[in-house]
Amino acid sequence: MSKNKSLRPLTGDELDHLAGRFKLLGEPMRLKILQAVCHDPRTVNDIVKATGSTQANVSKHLALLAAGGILERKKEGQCVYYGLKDKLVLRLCELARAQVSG
Amino acid sequence: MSKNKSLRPLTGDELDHLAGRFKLLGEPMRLKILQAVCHDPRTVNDIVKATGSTQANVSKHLALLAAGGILERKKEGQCVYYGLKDKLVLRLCELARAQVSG
DNA sequence: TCGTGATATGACTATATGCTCATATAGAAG
DNA sequence: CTTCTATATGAGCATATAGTCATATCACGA
Repeated sequence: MSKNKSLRPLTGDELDHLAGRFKLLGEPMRLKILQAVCHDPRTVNDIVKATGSTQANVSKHLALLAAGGILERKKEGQCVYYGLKDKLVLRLCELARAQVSG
Repeated sequence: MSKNKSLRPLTGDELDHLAGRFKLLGEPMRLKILQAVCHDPRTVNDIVKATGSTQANVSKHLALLAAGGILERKKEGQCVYYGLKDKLVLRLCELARAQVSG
């Protein structure tokens, strides 16, 4: 069934949902964040350092990624760990990189 | 190698490029267009009818998708056919739909 | 309780972009 | 040449959103 190389008709809602998922991955800073957490969950501060962005900005992107079901939020003491919720995202990135552009 | 479930460090340019690719797919109207052309190449007018959008709007989205290497432009007489350049896009959509949200 | 470190959030700005309307270009038919 | 069809494109508007700055919240330790 996943052999069927065509987009079966999707409802408007399904299109919105799918587009929303892609839109989440359509920002370099968010991909950078995914890179930072792809091995193990990291604290916000770690991610801030890894990305070189500001705490506020990272926090907002993390909230979006978590709301979109891509990251998982786990509070531990006064730290918050964000980790990949669904490793399939990494497959998506690999696939997207494999396209055309080389 | 594609078993390696991690994002190997990507340069800023690579991140931009990858994000750009996802951003192209992050619009419902563009996904709708991909649906319209996923079997065979279609003329702009066909796509306009299939999507229910305006000719100008569709034409611009088509230009973006073609510039991004997702669609292929082929002029034939006074008609222009747009078709999938890389069927992997469909795999991407399948994968993205398979995630979390079910 | 007070202070400190970690995270989240609201206000704001700047920019990007989806959409529309009008118009331009191109080719075919008369 | 004129007209009609097909496609592309520029101007302008409206909205979304990434980023910053300041501040709020929350957990912990002294």
